[in-house]
Formats: sequence, C-alpha cells, structure tokens
Amino acid sequence: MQKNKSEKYNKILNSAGAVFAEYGFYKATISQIAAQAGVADGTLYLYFKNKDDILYQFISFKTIAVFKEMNAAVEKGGNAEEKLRHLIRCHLREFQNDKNMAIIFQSEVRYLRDIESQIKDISKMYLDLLSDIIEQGQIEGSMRQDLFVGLVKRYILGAVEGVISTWVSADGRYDLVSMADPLVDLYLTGVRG
Amino acid sequence: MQKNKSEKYNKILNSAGAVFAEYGFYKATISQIAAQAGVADGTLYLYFKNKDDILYQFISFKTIAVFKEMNAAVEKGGNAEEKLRHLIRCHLREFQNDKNMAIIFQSEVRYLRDIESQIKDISKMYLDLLSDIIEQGQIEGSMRQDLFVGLVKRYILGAVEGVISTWVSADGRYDLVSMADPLVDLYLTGVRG
DNA sequence: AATTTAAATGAATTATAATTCATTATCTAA
DNA sequence: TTAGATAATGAATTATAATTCATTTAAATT
Repeated sequence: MQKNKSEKYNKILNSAGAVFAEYGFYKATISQIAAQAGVADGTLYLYFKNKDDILYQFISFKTIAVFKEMNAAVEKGGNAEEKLRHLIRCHLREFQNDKNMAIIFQSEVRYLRDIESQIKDISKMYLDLLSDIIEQGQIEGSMRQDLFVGLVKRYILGAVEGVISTWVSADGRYDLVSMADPLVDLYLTGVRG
Repeated sequence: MQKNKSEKYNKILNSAGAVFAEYGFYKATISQIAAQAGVADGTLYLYFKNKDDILYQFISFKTIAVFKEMNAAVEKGGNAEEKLRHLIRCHLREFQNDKNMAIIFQSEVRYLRDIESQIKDISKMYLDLLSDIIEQGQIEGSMRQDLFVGLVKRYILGAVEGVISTWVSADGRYDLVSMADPLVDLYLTGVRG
C-alpha cells in the first residue's frame, strides 16, 4: 500500500464511490470497482487495506471536504438567519454536486464501526454549528427564547436530509439548491396561516 | 415452506428483526437468526424462501401494521392541526414500541428492489396523508395558502425521521413520544422570535 | 543497455455463509 | 400402538467474492 495519494488512488476512490452508490457497499464487488477504475483486482490492495478501508477512506475524505465548506459558508453570514441560509444552501449544493456521496452518506452509514463514529462526529459538528446559530439567534432576538435547542437542531438537520433523500429518489432530476430558501422559511415561520 | 403463519414463523420473524437490527442485514447470518429463534438453520427454509425473503416479510408485515395505525390515528382528529398531532404521536409511539423495526426501517431500506418499492409505497402513503392534512389546513385557514405542499410534506416526514434516528442513536434512552407536541409546534410556528 | 527496483496483474487460494437434503424426531389417526 | 405423514435437524454442499502472491511489465538508475 502506498503512502502518497497518487492519481491511481483517486481514480479507485472515485470508481468505488460510483459503484457503492449504484449497488450499495455489500453488493458492490472488488472486481466491479477495479473494472470501473481500469485496473486489476489485485491493484486495489496496493492502495487500500481491504474493501472496508475503501469505504472508510471515501467517507473520511468527503467528510473533511464537506465540513470545511460548511464552516466557511457559516462564516459568511452575519446574523443567525444569514448563517442558517448559508449553511443550508451549502449543504444542498455540496450534495447536489456529488450525488454518489449523497447516496453513500444516506445509506452506508451503519456498516463499519469506524465509519459510524466518523459519521457521528460530522453529525455532531453539524449539530454544533446549528446550536451556535440558534443561540446567536436567541441573543439577537430573532429566534424564540423558549426553543428546545436539542430538538430544533435535529429537526433542522432531519428536514434537510429528508429533502436530499427525496431528491436522490427522484434521481437528482430537479435543482436541489433552490429548495434552500423555502426550506429555511419553513424553519423560521412554520406553516401556520 | 408452510402456508399458514404459525407460531414458529412469527418466532423466526421476530428473531430476525432483532438480529437484523443489531448487525444489519448483511452481517446478520442465518445461523444467528436460527439460534436466536431456537431452531436449526434448515428450519428457516421451511418458512422462508431465503434470507432476502425474511427481510421482505418482516418489512411487509410491519409496514401494513404501522400504516393501519397511522390511518386510524389521523381519523381521530377533527381539524388539520389535530390530525397532524395524532399522526406524529402515532408515528413516534409505534417506532418507540418497536425499536428493531425503527432501526431496520432506517437502515435496510435500499437493499432489495422489492423492499425499496414497498418502502416507496409506504412513504408515498404517508406523504399522501400529509398532503391531505395540509390541504385541509389551507381550506380551514389554519395553514398558509402559499405553502409549497410538495416541500412541506417532505420536510415534516424528514424531521420526524431525524428525531427518531437521534433516538435510536441514543439507544432509545428517552421518551420519544413526548417529542411529538414540541415537534408539531415547530412545524406550525417555526423558530422565529 | 543492462540491472535493479517498483508497480501491476489476474489466476489460484481462502474464507464465509447461504442453501440443501438425507436422516431423525414428532405428530396424527386408524 | 403403530404406520404413515409431517416437521425439524445440522452436517455436507455450493456459491460467491475477498484476498493473496508468483509472475510479468514498466520505470528508474548506473
């Protein structure tokens, strides 16, 4: 197994992403991934410990990249509402731009203990971002004082994920990012007439 | 394979639910399920076509039962808000009462084509229930006219699922049903101060 | 250009677990 | 009580696919 992230390493990782997304981790085979990457089966083992490791590396890599984007997005907003809009837009944009990642995050989360804790980490970081935003909103007076923050943040994340999940089911046939503002409006003002 | 749903059939199905929930469909083995049910491996094949069929039957059975409950719950409410509260309470109650089902619905959804379409069906039925409620709310004037119903219903379902998912991650250590009213309040009035 | 080193190959091996089925146990009814 | 029918067993078989590694190919070095 090599140390530096060569071109071939990335080729394999991307191919794996495509194959995992299409067939799911368990039904995907090493041979499929190798074929997709245009290398021999054995070659995968020069770059990765085993099949699990491929998924692990894939998720690690994507997690770090996405989270960096999200942090930057939040920074761009001044008040709580702006920050929330930037975060949700960024979330939808990143997932729209990488459907394989969206599918894999959605469905392969529970299989490897390592990954599970990784995902818990990113989920926690995300929820912490939301906590900060909500608390800022409460200080600014733009969000209610009586909110149960623990519930609100899960509710916000759940709803975004639901919207992404629907988009994936629809095979990514519509623009996901344009859902951001209507979604945030729902968070803010609810459905009541 | 037997026709009538004997006691043993149910024993195996429940055991499978427990094992699938703990290990995931792919890591779960026939031997584990058989051991859990207190029968020999071969016995499973007297009651089910194969491993896939066990998951399929499990989800079918649960889906029908839960959906029946949800329909009944909605019927109990008069106006849209009541119906929504009953639905969400029922949803949380049913999943809280059957954690294995909650885990399996959450994570095994994408593996069998048959199941996928089954799940799409129940998800569609659920979303239709929500559509009806929202439309009724708009007629009553208790919900805004300008709502994008397609988004709102996914948003509601996503948020409930998110809350359930968090509860599962926390190993079911708190009362899920008590989240229903705060959750509905968020749907209705949002977070704005 | 020859030699050494590194990378890649893919057929053979290994591991795992689903499924089968010959055998055994249990039940039913005459 | 026993013959026949039905149900259950679990070791042997089969299927699948991950992983290895002896061999080949390519790259680097002198």
